[in-house]
Amino acid sequence: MPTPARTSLDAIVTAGRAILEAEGLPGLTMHRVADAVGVRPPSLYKRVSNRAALVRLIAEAAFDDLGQALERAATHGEPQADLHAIAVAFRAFARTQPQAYGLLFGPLPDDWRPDPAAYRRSLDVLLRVVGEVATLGRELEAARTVTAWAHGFVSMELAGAFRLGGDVDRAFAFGNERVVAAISERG
Amino acid sequence: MPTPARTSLDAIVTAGRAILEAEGLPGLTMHRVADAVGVRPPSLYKRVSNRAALVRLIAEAAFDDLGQALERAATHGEPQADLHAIAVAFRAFARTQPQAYGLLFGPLPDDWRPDPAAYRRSLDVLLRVVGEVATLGRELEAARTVTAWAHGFVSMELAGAFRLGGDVDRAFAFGNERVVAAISERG
DNA sequence: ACCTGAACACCGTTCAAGT
DNA sequence: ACCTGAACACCGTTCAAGT
Repeated sequence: MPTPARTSLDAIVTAGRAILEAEGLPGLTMHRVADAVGVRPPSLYKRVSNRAALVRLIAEAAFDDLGQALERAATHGEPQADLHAIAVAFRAFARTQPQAYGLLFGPLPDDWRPDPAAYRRSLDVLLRVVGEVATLGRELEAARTVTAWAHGFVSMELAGAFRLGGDVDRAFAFGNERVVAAISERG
Repeated sequence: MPTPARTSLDAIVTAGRAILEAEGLPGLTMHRVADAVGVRPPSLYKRVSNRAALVRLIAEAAFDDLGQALERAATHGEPQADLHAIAVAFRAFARTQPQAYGLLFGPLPDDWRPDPAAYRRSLDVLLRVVGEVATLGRELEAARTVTAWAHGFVSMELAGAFRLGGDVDRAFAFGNERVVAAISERG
């Protein structure tokens, strides 16, 4: 005799994201998630094969959010302006979901890492806009330079690496301007 | 009646670093470290207040290594050449100790983070060399731009974010050249 | 002074048994 | 078909008892 489902994959991932942001990765336990969705820990394994898979699903959901935020930022019609806005949106996203952001490019065991296709999708806008300004044949290198700078800046900021003085907002604006110019054909 | 010390803080940190690189952060357990230094887990707490403190000590030791590697790279006398070499050394370090590198600027709980003074020291060379080429008053912003790019590139590479095609070495060389030029007064 | 065994609270995960 | 309690192996950490 079937028992009615008492939760869903969606509810589990949503609860997991909330717990992750509130308590950090160590706080994201199967017990805690089970509690949040009103079920016993073993029941989670009906929807998710293990904790690594849950973390992966959460990261992939965050990648979707990021991709949408970047898309919304690229609406100026002018590539340089779009690139600046994309970088700003990237940083804003990281500040809204700092813990989830840490899963996107952070140092994780192999089987915790999100599907590569997820970040490819989320960074697609960037590759497209960079393609409009970069030297022919250098589009991929140029996109990787911008992404690396943006991720590096944001992750170091979140890690507290910029707490030794100076105006961090100014440093971001400086880097944004210089890096975008540097990868553009007509610097 | 005193018992002779059977291990030391140094042995613990050294063993911890080896275990970290071999098995990753989840494999760095107090039990595993105790085994490696020939002692029972509770004895570790005589030298180290908890696992977070051990991770911090390991990260700080890695920061020392990094600082030395960067110092050794900056011996050209010509700032632009030094900057390129520093970035190359930075990447080489991350590849030699990928797990420890992940602790330096990675997303960690607050009480796991290395002392800010540690990375300040390790990145001191960079600030000094950047100071020789950057626009007056923009030295800190310029240094943060280079560091952000280098860390971003290296961490994304380690995270497997650059596995979708293209020549990663070429992308690194491209970014290195463009970013160094971008923060220099006379681009 | 340092080391240990025993113990506690807490994990992730499996599985037989329930409905 | 989904849920649960019980169980297992494994953590970090504390502490009284040993030398």
